[in-house]
Amino acid sequence: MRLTRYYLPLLKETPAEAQIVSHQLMLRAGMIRQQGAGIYAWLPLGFRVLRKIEQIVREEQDRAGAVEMLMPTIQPAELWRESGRYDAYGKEMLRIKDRGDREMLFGPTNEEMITEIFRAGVRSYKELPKLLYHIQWKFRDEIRPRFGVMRGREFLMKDTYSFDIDEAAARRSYNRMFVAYLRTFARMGLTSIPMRAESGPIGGDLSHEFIVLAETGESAVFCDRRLLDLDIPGHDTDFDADLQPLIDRYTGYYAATEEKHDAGEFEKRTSEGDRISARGIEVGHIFFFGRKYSDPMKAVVAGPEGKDIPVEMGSYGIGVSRLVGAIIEAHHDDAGCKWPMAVAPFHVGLINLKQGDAATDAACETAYAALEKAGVEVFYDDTPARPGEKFARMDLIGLPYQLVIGPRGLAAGEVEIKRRADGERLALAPEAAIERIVSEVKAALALR
RNA sequence: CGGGGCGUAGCGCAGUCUGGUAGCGCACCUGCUUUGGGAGCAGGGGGCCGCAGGUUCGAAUCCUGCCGCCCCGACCA
Repeated sequence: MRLTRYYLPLLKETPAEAQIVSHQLMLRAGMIRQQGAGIYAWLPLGFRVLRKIEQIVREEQDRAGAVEMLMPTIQPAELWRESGRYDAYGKEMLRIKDRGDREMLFGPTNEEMITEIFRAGVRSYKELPKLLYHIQWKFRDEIRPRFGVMRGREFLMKDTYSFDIDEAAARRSYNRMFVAYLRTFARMGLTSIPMRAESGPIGGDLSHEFIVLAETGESAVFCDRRLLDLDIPGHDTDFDADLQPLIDRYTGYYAATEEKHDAGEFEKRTSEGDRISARGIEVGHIFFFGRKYSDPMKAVVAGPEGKDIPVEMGSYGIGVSRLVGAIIEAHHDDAGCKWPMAVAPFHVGLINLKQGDAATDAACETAYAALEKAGVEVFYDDTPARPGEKFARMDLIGLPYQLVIGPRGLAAGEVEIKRRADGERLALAPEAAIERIVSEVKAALALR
Protein backbone atom coordinates (compact mmCIF):
# COMPACT_ATOMS: atom_id res chain seq x y z
CA MET A 1 0.00 0.00 0.00
CA ARG A 2 1.16 3.47 -0.87
CA LEU A 3 0.78 6.17 1.73
CA THR A 4 -0.28 8.66 -0.93
CA ARG A 5 -3.39 6.56 -1.55
CA TYR A 6 -4.08 5.66 2.04
CA TYR A 7 -6.23 7.39 4.64
CA LEU A 8 -3.96 7.95 7.60
CA PRO A 9 -4.91 11.03 9.62
CA LEU A 10 -2.03 11.31 12.08
CA LEU A 11 -1.99 13.70 15.01
CA LYS A 12 1.16 15.33 16.21
CA GLU A 13 -0.45 16.33 19.45
CA THR A 14 -2.24 14.09 21.88
CA PRO A 15 -5.98 14.72 22.13
CA ALA A 16 -6.98 15.81 25.60
CA GLU A 17 -9.58 13.13 26.18
CA ALA A 18 -7.17 10.21 25.87
CA GLN A 19 -5.92 9.12 29.27
CA ILE A 20 -3.99 5.95 28.62
CA VAL A 21 -1.21 5.33 26.16
CA SER A 22 -3.08 2.88 23.95
CA HIS A 23 -5.93 5.32 23.50
CA GLN A 24 -3.52 8.17 22.81
CA LEU A 25 -1.55 6.18 20.27
CA MET A 26 -4.61 4.83 18.52
CA LEU A 27 -5.84 8.37 18.01
CA ARG A 28 -2.44 9.74 17.04
CA ALA A 29 -1.73 6.89 14.65
CA GLY A 30 -5.03 7.41 12.87
CA MET A 31 -6.45 4.03 13.85
CA ILE A 32 -9.79 5.09 15.28
CA ARG A 33 -12.08 8.05 15.45
CA GLN A 34 -14.58 8.57 18.21
CA GLN A 35 -18.22 8.93 17.18
CA GLY A 36 -19.78 9.12 20.62
CA ALA A 37 -19.07 8.04 24.17
CA GLY A 38 -17.55 4.58 23.89
CA ILE A 39 -18.29 4.33 20.16
CA TYR A 40 -15.50 4.32 17.60
CA ALA A 41 -15.07 4.17 13.87
CA TRP A 42 -12.18 1.96 12.82
CA LEU A 43 -10.01 3.78 10.30
CA PRO A 44 -8.02 1.78 7.75
CA LEU A 45 -4.90 1.24 9.85
CA GLY A 46 -6.79 0.24 12.99
CA PHE A 47 -9.13 -1.92 11.00
CA ARG A 48 -6.24 -3.97 9.64
CA VAL A 49 -5.07 -4.73 13.18
CA LEU A 50 -8.57 -5.59 14.27
CA ARG A 51 -8.92 -8.00 11.35
CA LYS A 52 -5.62 -9.69 12.12
CA ILE A 53 -6.55 -10.22 15.74
CA GLU A 54 -9.91 -11.53 14.69
CA GLN A 55 -8.27 -13.98 12.31
CA ILE A 56 -5.94 -15.36 14.96
CA VAL A 57 -8.87 -15.81 17.30
CA ARG A 58 -10.75 -17.60 14.51
CA GLU A 59 -7.86 -19.92 13.65
CA GLU A 60 -7.37 -20.97 17.24
CA GLN A 61 -11.07 -21.52 17.80
CA ASP A 62 -11.23 -23.70 14.73
CA ARG A 63 -8.14 -25.58 15.83
CA ALA A 64 -9.76 -26.29 19.20
CA GLY A 65 -12.81 -27.73 17.53
CA ALA A 66 -15.24 -24.83 17.70
CA VAL A 67 -17.46 -24.03 14.72
CA GLU A 68 -17.99 -20.50 13.47
CA MET A 69 -21.38 -18.97 12.77
CA LEU A 70 -22.89 -15.50 12.99
CA MET A 71 -25.77 -14.27 15.09
CA PRO A 72 -27.44 -10.87 14.62
CA THR A 73 -26.70 -7.76 16.61
CA ILE A 74 -30.40 -7.09 17.14
CA GLN A 75 -32.45 -9.53 19.14
CA PRO A 76 -36.12 -9.77 20.07
CA ALA A 77 -36.93 -9.13 23.71
CA GLU A 78 -39.06 -12.26 23.75
CA LEU A 79 -35.97 -14.46 23.85
CA TRP A 80 -34.72 -12.72 26.95
CA ARG A 81 -38.04 -13.05 28.69
CA GLU A 82 -37.66 -16.81 28.39
CA SER A 83 -34.46 -16.81 30.40
CA GLY A 84 -35.74 -14.15 32.76
CA ARG A 85 -32.92 -11.82 31.94
CA TYR A 86 -34.91 -9.16 30.11
CA ASP A 87 -35.85 -7.49 33.35
CA ALA A 88 -32.76 -8.61 35.23
CA TYR A 89 -30.19 -7.18 32.87
CA GLY A 90 -30.86 -3.55 33.71
CA LYS A 91 -29.85 -0.37 31.99
CA GLU A 92 -26.74 -1.81 30.41
CA MET A 93 -28.97 -3.30 27.79
CA LEU A 94 -29.84 -0.99 24.94
CA ARG A 95 -33.52 -1.44 24.32
CA ILE A 96 -35.10 -0.52 21.02
CA LYS A 97 -38.56 -0.60 19.49
CA ASP A 98 -39.18 -1.41 15.87
CA ARG A 99 -41.89 0.18 13.70
CA GLY A 100 -44.42 -2.33 14.90
CA ASP A 101 -43.67 -1.26 18.46
CA ARG A 102 -42.08 -4.64 19.13
CA GLU A 103 -39.46 -4.67 21.83
CA MET A 104 -35.98 -5.36 20.55
CA LEU A 105 -32.50 -4.99 21.95
CA PHE A 106 -28.95 -4.59 20.74
CA GLY A 107 -27.32 -7.75 22.02
CA PRO A 108 -24.94 -7.40 24.96
CA THR A 109 -24.31 -11.17 24.73
CA ASN A 110 -25.86 -14.18 23.06
CA GLU A 111 -26.58 -17.01 25.51
CA GLU A 112 -30.32 -16.88 24.92
CA MET A 113 -30.05 -16.82 21.17
CA ILE A 114 -27.52 -19.62 20.91
CA THR A 115 -29.61 -21.71 23.28
CA GLU A 116 -32.63 -21.18 21.07
CA ILE A 117 -30.60 -22.11 18.01
CA PHE A 118 -29.20 -25.18 19.66
CA ARG A 119 -32.52 -26.52 20.91
CA ALA A 120 -34.03 -26.09 17.49
CA GLY A 121 -31.56 -28.45 15.89
CA VAL A 122 -30.17 -30.96 18.35
CA ARG A 123 -32.21 -33.89 19.63
CA SER A 124 -29.84 -36.55 20.90
CA TYR A 125 -26.92 -36.79 23.25
CA LYS A 126 -25.13 -38.53 20.40
CA GLU A 127 -24.78 -35.18 18.65
CA LEU A 128 -22.82 -33.75 21.56
CA PRO A 129 -20.52 -32.12 22.30
CA LYS A 130 -21.03 -28.95 20.31
CA LEU A 131 -18.88 -25.82 20.43
CA LEU A 132 -20.29 -22.89 18.47
CA TYR A 133 -18.86 -19.41 18.23
CA HIS A 134 -19.25 -16.13 16.50
CA ILE A 135 -17.40 -12.86 16.28
CA GLN A 136 -19.86 -10.03 16.41
CA TRP A 137 -20.35 -6.46 17.60
CA LYS A 138 -21.99 -6.10 20.95
CA PHE A 139 -23.37 -3.14 22.77
CA ARG A 140 -23.41 -2.62 26.49
CA ASP A 141 -24.59 0.75 27.66
CA GLU A 142 -21.82 1.11 30.21
CA ILE A 143 -22.31 3.71 32.87
CA ARG A 144 -18.90 5.03 32.11
CA PRO A 145 -17.07 4.04 28.97
CA ARG A 146 -13.39 5.01 28.99
CA PHE A 147 -9.89 4.23 27.83
CA GLY A 148 -10.84 4.22 24.15
CA VAL A 149 -11.50 0.76 22.75
CA MET A 150 -10.46 -0.87 26.01
CA ARG A 151 -13.83 -0.13 27.46
CA GLY A 152 -16.16 0.99 24.75
CA ARG A 153 -19.89 0.61 24.71
CA GLU A 154 -19.80 -0.97 21.29
CA PHE A 155 -17.14 -3.65 21.03
CA LEU A 156 -16.19 -6.63 18.93
CA MET A 157 -16.31 -9.87 20.81
CA LYS A 158 -15.75 -13.51 20.10
CA ASP A 159 -18.05 -15.68 22.10
CA THR A 160 -18.14 -19.44 22.08
CA TYR A 161 -20.85 -21.58 23.64
CA SER A 162 -20.45 -25.19 24.63
CA PHE A 163 -23.15 -27.83 24.90
CA ASP A 164 -22.48 -31.08 26.69
CA ILE A 165 -24.37 -34.01 28.12
CA ASP A 166 -22.90 -33.79 31.61
CA GLU A 167 -20.51 -31.83 33.72
CA ALA A 168 -17.51 -34.05 33.00
CA ALA A 169 -17.99 -33.53 29.30
CA ALA A 170 -18.51 -29.81 29.84
CA ARG A 171 -15.20 -29.73 31.64
CA ARG A 172 -13.54 -31.11 28.54
CA SER A 173 -15.07 -28.35 26.44
CA TYR A 174 -13.92 -25.84 29.01
CA ASN A 175 -10.40 -27.23 28.81
CA ARG A 176 -10.35 -26.90 25.04
CA MET A 177 -11.11 -23.23 25.33
CA PHE A 178 -8.61 -22.81 28.13
CA VAL A 179 -5.82 -24.11 25.91
CA ALA A 180 -7.08 -22.27 22.84
CA TYR A 181 -6.95 -19.02 24.81
CA LEU A 182 -3.38 -19.54 25.93
CA ARG A 183 -2.39 -20.02 22.30
CA THR A 184 -4.52 -17.18 20.98
CA PHE A 185 -3.03 -14.51 23.21
CA ALA A 186 0.52 -15.83 22.88
CA ARG A 187 0.28 -15.57 19.10
CA MET A 188 -0.51 -11.87 19.51
CA GLY A 189 2.57 -11.29 21.56
CA LEU A 190 0.73 -11.23 24.87
CA THR A 191 1.51 -13.15 28.01
CA SER A 192 -1.86 -14.02 29.42
CA ILE A 193 -2.43 -15.49 32.84
CA PRO A 194 -5.56 -17.49 33.61
CA MET A 195 -6.90 -16.37 36.96
CA ARG A 196 -9.68 -17.54 39.17
CA ALA A 197 -12.42 -14.99 38.90
CA GLU A 198 -15.98 -14.14 39.68
CA SER A 199 -18.31 -15.40 37.04
CA GLY A 200 -20.23 -12.14 36.93
CA PRO A 201 -23.94 -11.52 36.49
CA ILE A 202 -24.15 -14.27 33.91
CA GLY A 203 -23.85 -16.99 36.55
CA GLY A 204 -21.73 -20.09 36.84
CA ASP A 205 -19.29 -21.69 39.23
CA LEU A 206 -16.15 -22.49 37.24
CA SER A 207 -14.51 -19.47 35.77
CA HIS A 208 -11.18 -18.07 34.66
CA GLU A 209 -10.29 -14.64 33.47
CA PHE A 210 -7.34 -14.36 31.11
CA ILE A 211 -5.34 -11.40 32.25
CA VAL A 212 -2.56 -9.48 30.52
CA LEU A 213 -0.38 -7.63 32.99
CA ALA A 214 -0.27 -3.89 32.34
CA GLU A 215 0.16 -0.84 34.51
CA THR A 216 -3.02 0.63 33.15
CA GLY A 217 -5.04 -2.52 33.79
CA GLU A 218 -8.43 -2.08 35.33
CA SER A 219 -8.20 -4.76 37.97
CA ALA A 220 -5.71 -5.52 40.68
CA VAL A 221 -4.33 -9.01 40.27
CA PHE A 222 -2.14 -11.37 42.27
CA CYS A 223 -0.18 -14.26 40.86
CA ASP A 224 2.87 -16.47 40.94
CA ARG A 225 5.80 -15.30 38.86
CA ARG A 226 6.43 -18.85 37.67
CA LEU A 227 3.25 -18.63 35.57
CA LEU A 228 5.04 -16.25 33.25
CA ASP A 229 7.55 -18.91 32.28
CA LEU A 230 5.17 -21.76 31.48
CA ASP A 231 5.31 -23.14 27.95
CA ILE A 232 2.51 -22.29 25.60
CA PRO A 233 0.82 -25.38 24.14
CA GLY A 234 2.01 -25.89 20.56
CA HIS A 235 -0.06 -25.68 17.41
CA ASP A 236 0.14 -29.45 17.19
CA THR A 237 -1.68 -29.86 20.49
CA ASP A 238 -4.18 -32.69 20.26
CA PHE A 239 -7.43 -31.16 21.43
CA ASP A 240 -9.12 -34.52 21.49
CA ALA A 241 -6.63 -35.80 24.02
CA ASP A 242 -6.98 -35.32 27.77
CA LEU A 243 -6.05 -31.70 28.36
CA GLN A 244 -6.49 -31.84 32.10
CA PRO A 245 -2.78 -32.31 32.97
CA LEU A 246 -2.00 -29.22 30.93
CA ILE A 247 -4.73 -27.25 32.69
CA ASP A 248 -3.51 -28.49 36.06
CA ARG A 249 -0.07 -27.15 35.32
CA TYR A 250 -1.49 -23.68 34.80
CA THR A 251 -3.92 -23.75 37.66
CA GLY A 252 -1.32 -25.23 40.00
CA TYR A 253 0.07 -21.81 40.73
CA TYR A 254 -1.74 -19.09 42.58
CA ALA A 255 -3.42 -16.52 40.38
CA ALA A 256 -6.48 -14.49 41.25
CA THR A 257 -8.11 -11.19 40.55
CA GLU A 258 -8.92 -8.84 43.37
CA GLU A 259 -12.42 -10.23 43.88
CA LYS A 260 -11.21 -13.76 44.44
CA HIS A 261 -7.93 -12.88 46.09
CA ASP A 262 -7.06 -14.57 49.36
CA ALA A 263 -3.93 -13.02 50.85
CA GLY A 264 -3.38 -15.88 53.26
CA GLU A 265 -3.50 -18.51 50.56
CA PHE A 266 -1.28 -16.42 48.32
CA GLU A 267 1.42 -16.30 50.96
CA LYS A 268 1.11 -19.97 51.74
CA ARG A 269 1.38 -21.15 48.13
CA THR A 270 3.85 -18.64 46.74
CA SER A 271 7.27 -17.68 48.05
CA GLU A 272 7.82 -14.01 48.57
CA GLY A 273 10.14 -13.66 45.59
CA ASP A 274 7.58 -15.19 43.27
CA ARG A 275 4.64 -13.08 44.36
CA ILE A 276 3.44 -10.62 41.76
CA SER A 277 0.97 -7.98 42.77
CA ALA A 278 0.08 -5.96 39.72
CA ARG A 279 -2.65 -4.63 37.52
CA GLY A 280 -4.11 -6.44 34.58
CA ILE A 281 -6.33 -6.17 31.54
CA GLU A 282 -8.95 -8.82 31.13
CA VAL A 283 -8.80 -10.04 27.55
CA GLY A 284 -10.79 -13.21 27.89
CA HIS A 285 -13.21 -14.91 30.23
CA ILE A 286 -14.32 -18.51 30.22
CA PHE A 287 -16.95 -20.03 32.41
CA PHE A 288 -19.18 -22.97 32.90
CA PHE A 289 -22.73 -22.21 33.93
CA GLY A 290 -24.43 -25.56 33.62
CA ARG A 291 -28.18 -25.45 33.10
CA LYS A 292 -28.74 -21.79 33.74
CA TYR A 293 -30.24 -21.31 30.29
CA SER A 294 -30.96 -24.84 29.18
CA ASP A 295 -33.38 -25.35 32.07
CA PRO A 296 -35.65 -22.33 31.61
CA MET A 297 -35.33 -22.41 27.83
CA LYS A 298 -35.79 -26.15 27.58
CA ALA A 299 -32.66 -26.94 25.64
CA VAL A 300 -32.75 -30.68 26.09
CA VAL A 301 -31.48 -33.75 24.31
CA ALA A 302 -32.54 -37.34 24.58
CA GLY A 303 -30.14 -39.22 26.84
CA PRO A 304 -29.07 -42.86 26.57
CA GLU A 305 -32.21 -43.93 28.43
CA GLY A 306 -34.45 -41.98 26.13
CA LYS A 307 -35.26 -39.28 28.69
CA ASP A 308 -34.82 -35.60 28.00
CA ILE A 309 -31.78 -34.10 29.69
CA PRO A 310 -31.04 -30.36 29.83
CA VAL A 311 -27.62 -29.69 28.35
CA GLU A 312 -24.70 -28.38 30.36
CA MET A 313 -23.41 -25.13 28.93
CA GLY A 314 -20.42 -22.88 29.09
CA SER A 315 -19.51 -19.59 27.53
CA TYR A 316 -16.13 -18.27 26.45
CA GLY A 317 -15.50 -14.66 25.50
CA ILE A 318 -12.61 -12.77 24.00
CA GLY A 319 -12.66 -9.00 23.74
CA VAL A 320 -11.38 -8.67 20.19
CA SER A 321 -11.51 -4.88 19.91
CA ARG A 322 -10.17 -4.51 23.42
CA LEU A 323 -7.16 -6.58 22.43
CA VAL A 324 -6.02 -3.86 20.04
CA GLY A 325 -5.59 -1.57 23.03
CA ALA A 326 -4.13 -4.31 25.21
CA ILE A 327 -1.45 -5.12 22.66
CA ILE A 328 -0.43 -1.47 22.43
CA GLU A 329 -0.27 -1.25 26.21
CA ALA A 330 2.16 -4.17 26.10
CA HIS A 331 4.16 -3.02 23.08
CA HIS A 332 4.98 0.66 22.71
CA ASP A 333 7.56 3.33 23.53
CA ASP A 334 7.63 7.12 23.59
CA ALA A 335 7.70 7.29 19.80
CA GLY A 336 4.68 5.09 19.20
CA CYS A 337 3.41 1.55 18.70
CA LYS A 338 5.64 -1.47 18.33
CA TRP A 339 3.44 -4.10 16.74
CA PRO A 340 4.21 -7.79 17.08
CA MET A 341 4.47 -9.19 13.56
CA ALA A 342 1.34 -11.32 13.80
CA VAL A 343 -0.96 -8.35 14.35
CA ALA A 344 0.99 -5.54 12.68
CA PRO A 345 -1.13 -3.60 10.19
CA PHE A 346 1.71 -4.06 7.69
CA HIS A 347 4.94 -5.98 8.07
CA VAL A 348 7.31 -3.39 6.67
CA GLY A 349 7.35 0.35 6.26
CA LEU A 350 9.26 1.39 3.17
CA ILE A 351 10.64 4.91 3.49
CA ASN A 352 11.60 6.83 0.37
CA LEU A 353 13.88 9.52 1.73
CA LYS A 354 13.84 11.59 -1.42
CA GLN A 355 10.75 11.17 -3.46
CA GLY A 356 11.38 12.59 -6.90
CA ASP A 357 14.99 11.48 -7.05
CA ALA A 358 15.10 9.04 -9.96
CA ALA A 359 17.50 6.54 -8.45
CA THR A 360 15.77 6.54 -5.08
CA ASP A 361 12.31 6.22 -6.60
CA ALA A 362 13.49 3.32 -8.75
CA ALA A 363 15.12 1.51 -5.85
CA CYS A 364 11.96 1.93 -3.76
CA GLU A 365 9.71 0.64 -6.51
CA THR A 366 11.96 -2.38 -6.95
CA ALA A 367 11.96 -3.13 -3.24
CA TYR A 368 8.21 -2.56 -3.00
CA ALA A 369 7.47 -4.98 -5.82
CA ALA A 370 9.92 -7.60 -4.57
CA LEU A 371 8.57 -7.57 -1.03
CA GLU A 372 4.96 -7.70 -2.14
CA LYS A 373 5.77 -10.56 -4.46
CA ALA A 374 7.29 -12.45 -1.55
CA GLY A 375 4.06 -12.05 0.39
CA VAL A 376 5.31 -9.33 2.70
CA GLU A 377 2.84 -6.55 3.47
CA VAL A 378 4.51 -3.26 2.64
CA PHE A 379 3.43 0.21 3.59
CA TYR A 380 5.28 2.52 1.25
CA ASP A 381 5.80 6.13 2.28
CA ASP A 382 5.98 7.57 -1.21
CA THR A 383 5.17 11.12 -0.14
CA PRO A 384 7.48 14.07 -0.75
CA ALA A 385 7.71 14.77 2.99
CA ARG A 386 11.03 15.35 4.68
CA PRO A 387 13.01 12.48 6.17
CA GLY A 388 12.50 13.48 9.78
CA GLU A 389 8.75 13.54 9.38
CA LYS A 390 8.78 10.17 7.67
CA PHE A 391 10.86 8.55 10.39
CA ALA A 392 8.64 9.97 13.07
CA ARG A 393 5.41 8.81 11.53
CA MET A 394 6.74 5.36 10.71
CA ASP A 395 7.83 5.01 14.34
CA LEU A 396 4.39 6.18 15.44
CA ILE A 397 2.45 3.62 13.44
CA GLY A 398 4.98 1.07 14.62
CA LEU A 399 5.45 -1.44 11.80
CA PRO A 400 7.95 -4.15 12.83
CA TYR A 401 10.51 -3.29 10.15
CA GLN A 402 11.47 -0.13 8.34
CA LEU A 403 13.31 -0.24 5.06
CA VAL A 404 14.96 3.13 4.52
CA ILE A 405 16.14 4.04 1.04
CA GLY A 406 17.81 7.34 0.19
CA PRO A 407 20.26 8.82 -2.29
CA ARG A 408 23.14 8.91 0.15
CA GLY A 409 22.92 5.23 0.99
CA LEU A 410 22.30 4.20 -2.59
CA ALA A 411 25.49 6.01 -3.66
CA ALA A 412 27.32 3.66 -1.31
CA GLY A 413 25.29 0.71 -2.55
CA GLU A 414 23.33 0.44 0.66
CA VAL A 415 19.87 0.68 2.16
CA GLU A 416 19.00 0.51 5.84
CA ILE A 417 16.80 -1.83 7.81
CA LYS A 418 15.53 -0.69 11.16
CA ARG A 419 13.84 -3.05 13.53
CA ARG A 420 11.17 -1.17 15.44
CA ALA A 421 11.11 -3.45 18.47
CA ASP A 422 14.65 -2.69 19.62
CA GLY A 423 15.73 0.08 17.25
CA GLU A 424 18.52 -1.99 15.77
CA ARG A 425 19.74 -0.78 12.37
CA LEU A 426 21.51 -2.64 9.65
CA ALA A 427 23.00 -1.35 6.39
CA LEU A 428 22.85 -3.83 3.55
CA ALA A 429 22.86 -3.99 -0.23
CA PRO A 430 19.28 -3.57 -1.50
CA GLU A 431 18.84 -7.19 -2.59
CA ALA A 432 20.30 -8.50 0.65
CA ALA A 433 18.02 -6.22 2.67
CA ILE A 434 14.95 -7.48 0.87
CA GLU A 435 15.99 -11.08 1.36
CA ARG A 436 16.65 -10.45 5.00
CA ILE A 437 13.30 -8.83 5.61
CA VAL A 438 11.43 -11.58 3.79
CA SER A 439 13.10 -14.27 5.85
CA GLU A 440 12.66 -12.46 9.15
CA VAL A 441 9.01 -11.70 8.48
CA LYS A 442 8.36 -15.30 7.54
CA ALA A 443 10.17 -16.53 10.62
CA ALA A 444 8.15 -14.21 12.84
CA LEU A 445 4.90 -15.36 11.31
CA ALA A 446 5.73 -19.06 11.51
CA LEU A 447 3.25 -20.87 13.71
CA ARG A 448 4.51 -22.18 17.00
C1' C B 1 -26.25 7.05 38.97
C1' G B 2 -23.41 10.43 42.75
C1' G B 3 -19.17 14.02 42.71
C1' G B 4 -15.93 17.21 39.64
C1' G B 5 -14.47 19.49 34.95
C1' C B 6 -14.78 20.98 29.88
C1' G B 7 -17.38 22.45 24.97
C1' U B 8 -13.87 28.72 20.84
C1' A B 9 -10.56 26.40 13.20
C1' G B 10 -8.64 19.37 11.95
C1' C B 11 -5.47 19.07 16.91
C1' G B 12 -3.60 21.63 21.48
C1' C B 13 -5.14 26.02 23.82
C1' A B 14 -5.85 31.70 25.24
C1' G B 15 -9.91 35.09 25.44
C1' U B 16 -15.28 34.54 29.58
C1' C B 17 -14.15 37.02 35.97
C1' U B 18 -14.57 43.04 34.14
C1' G B 19 -19.86 42.62 27.33
C1' G B 20 -17.48 46.52 22.39
C1' U B 21 -16.39 43.71 15.07
C1' A B 22 -12.48 36.23 17.59
C1' G B 23 -6.77 35.11 18.67
C1' C B 24 -1.99 31.90 19.34
C1' G B 25 0.89 27.31 18.21
C1' C B 26 0.67 22.98 15.18
C1' A B 27 -1.75 21.19 10.77
C1' C B 28 -3.57 22.93 5.69
C1' C B 29 -2.84 26.02 0.69
C1' U B 30 0.83 29.16 -2.64
C1' G B 31 5.90 30.68 -3.65
C1' C B 32 11.11 30.61 -2.72
C1' U B 33 15.10 28.38 -0.05
C1' U B 34 15.99 23.72 2.22
C1' U B 35 16.23 18.09 2.44
C1' G B 36 19.31 11.10 6.47
C1' G B 37 15.18 12.20 12.80
C1' G B 38 8.67 16.21 12.99
C1' A B 39 12.90 22.79 8.36
C1' G B 40 13.19 28.52 7.34
C1' C B 41 11.14 32.96 5.21
C1' A B 42 6.98 35.40 2.88
C1' G B 43 1.93 35.26 1.68
C1' G B 44 -2.99 32.84 2.31
C1' G B 45 -7.60 29.92 3.48
C1' G B 46 -10.56 28.09 7.23
C1' G B 47 -15.03 29.61 13.09
C1' C B 48 -23.63 30.11 13.30
C1' C B 49 -17.40 30.57 19.96
C1' G B 50 -22.09 23.00 21.47
C1' C B 51 -27.74 24.18 20.77
C1' A B 52 -32.12 27.11 22.04
C1' G B 53 -34.22 31.10 24.45
C1' G B 54 -33.51 35.62 27.34
C1' U B 55 -31.05 40.45 29.11
C1' U B 56 -28.57 44.49 26.38
C1' C B 57 -27.58 49.70 21.66
C1' G B 58 -24.19 45.44 21.46
C1' A B 59 -23.15 38.57 23.98
C1' A B 60 -17.77 33.68 22.99
C1' U B 61 -18.30 36.69 27.56
C1' C B 62 -24.20 37.84 31.71
C1' C B 63 -29.04 34.73 32.83
C1' U B 64 -32.27 30.19 31.95
C1' G B 65 -32.92 25.51 29.78
C1' C B 66 -31.07 21.57 26.89
C1' C B 67 -27.24 18.57 24.46
C1' G B 68 -22.39 16.49 24.17
C1' C B 69 -17.60 14.95 25.99
C1' C B 70 -13.87 13.90 29.84
C1' C B 71 -12.21 12.61 34.91
C1' C B 72 -13.03 10.07 40.13
C1' G B 73 -16.35 6.22 42.35
C1' A B 74 -19.84 1.81 42.15
C1' C B 75 -20.47 -1.92 37.28
C1' C B 76 -18.44 -4.63 33.02
C1' A B 77 -15.19 -8.53 27.52
